[in-house]
Amino acid sequence: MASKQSGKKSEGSDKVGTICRALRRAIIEQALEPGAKLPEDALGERFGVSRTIARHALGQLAAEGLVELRRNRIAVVATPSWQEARDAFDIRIELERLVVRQLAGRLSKSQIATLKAHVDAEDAARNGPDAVSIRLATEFHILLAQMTNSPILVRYVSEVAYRCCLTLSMFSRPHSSECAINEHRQLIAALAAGDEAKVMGLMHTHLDSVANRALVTPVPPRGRDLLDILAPYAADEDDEKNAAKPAKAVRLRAAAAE
Amino acid sequence: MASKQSGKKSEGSDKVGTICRALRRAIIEQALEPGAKLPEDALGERFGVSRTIARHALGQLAAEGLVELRRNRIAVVATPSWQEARDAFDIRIELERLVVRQLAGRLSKSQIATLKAHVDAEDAARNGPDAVSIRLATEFHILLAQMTNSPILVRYVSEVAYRCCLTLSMFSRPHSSECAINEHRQLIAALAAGDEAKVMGLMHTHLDSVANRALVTPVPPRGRDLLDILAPYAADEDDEKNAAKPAKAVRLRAAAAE
DNA sequence: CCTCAAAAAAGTGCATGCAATTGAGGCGCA
DNA sequence: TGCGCCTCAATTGCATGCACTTTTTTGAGG
Repeated sequence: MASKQSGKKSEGSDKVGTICRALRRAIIEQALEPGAKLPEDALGERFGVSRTIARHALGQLAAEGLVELRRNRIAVVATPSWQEARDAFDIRIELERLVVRQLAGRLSKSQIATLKAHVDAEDAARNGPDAVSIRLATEFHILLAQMTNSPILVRYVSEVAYRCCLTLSMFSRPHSSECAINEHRQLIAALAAGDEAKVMGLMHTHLDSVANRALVTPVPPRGRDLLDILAPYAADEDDEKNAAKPAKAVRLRAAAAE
Repeated sequence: MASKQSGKKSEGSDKVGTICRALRRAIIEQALEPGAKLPEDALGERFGVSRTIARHALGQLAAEGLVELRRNRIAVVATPSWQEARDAFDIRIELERLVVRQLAGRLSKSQIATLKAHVDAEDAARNGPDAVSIRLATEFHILLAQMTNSPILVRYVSEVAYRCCLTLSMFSRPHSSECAINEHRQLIAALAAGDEAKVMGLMHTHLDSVANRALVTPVPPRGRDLLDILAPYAADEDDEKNAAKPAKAVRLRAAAAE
């Protein structure tokens, strides 16, 4: 143990944040499914930290609603009910309407370019794995929130967007997000035009249709091994890089149905 | 060392939650002001736990935005900027409009009675300490959120309401919430009448005016000793008792506990 | 009396150890 | 076969210890 590979003493570590980011990503890419167990030991080992840190990270994720903590029991990825999923989308709609209301007609050229580039990336990833499409679509919304320059709004939108992502794992099937890409483009156009009412309506429609497409019927769990699942996430790549081909080397490992 | 006298082995402890609740309350009652230092040691000592637990609690509160965590530095009560405060209120307005939209015309008789009782309690506390009035006013809104039976909505409304409370500490002076009590009564009436549009408008106006009254100009800090401040909160009274007499109304049981 | 550096104190960051709880298998018994 | 009880491995709950960082205090020199 204690394999401190960094060598440096004062690394700007934030180990807890690293683990949180990794797990969040694993969850929104559906590598970790709702109900998946998250033992402190395994997490600590995977990320090279002690249980104390893993535990703290789980606490944070629980505060965000991505993880369920049961006393004296192994933590699991949250398993929202259908109703909770619907509630999350309702909240998300209001929050994101607020975002675009603040943004309409106030975006700089470079911001609009950034948004367009992101949607192009979504487009490019359309034929790749679903996991990436889903993540990119979510990140588009977070990107919008960030442009409001309101840290609070960013936090709430991110959080609720992640939760909505999670519900996709539970209730959605194959996933068909092509249309969503077009809606994103329309959104950008309306934002650039500064049509506040229209952009709010578009966002409402967009999210509502995503919710309606998403919340259909439960999906059976796959059941894989935690350590394998987490392998590609342990590196803490904050940007893309391996993002375009994130999950593939993962063996299916016939974990007994839980 | 090992002064664990607990005697009972399986106390349903949730020590972290206890500390969080106590600190939240101390913050919203303005006993702990923005910028107040929260050393892990002192917290642990005050609540009879180790630093590990105190630290974890601080992490949770930081996730809620009530506490600021700086690496290698003592944690402090959050000090939102004026703009952040305004943003928080904007978000709160949207969330609470969502609450009353769901509630309009759907409240049972007993729920309405509960709400009325709470407002009566607010009225009774009008001449008491400001701290209590503020807390009760905030709890009224949380009570409403709880009646939606949407855990997610409850969480977000609570969180943002606490944050708004915090901004009162920073930017508000003496506090004049009498009018707010009337607005609460109007809200109840409109909810009972089931007038969705009216109740949403009322909530908007109410919160907006609270925000405008609150966000005026900074207030100088008082500066007292942490241990003294926390003394009355260490007991973890989740409901009334030592709080002036906050109301027997706060007794709401959300739906199924699972 | 002020300035600044070095030492001491205070405080956080994190791993580790031990007690307590839970869940799973194994065994007896009907 | 099926059911309840018991034991034990797995795992969490939490305190403590040590290393490192920041803040405060001290004290010598100007």
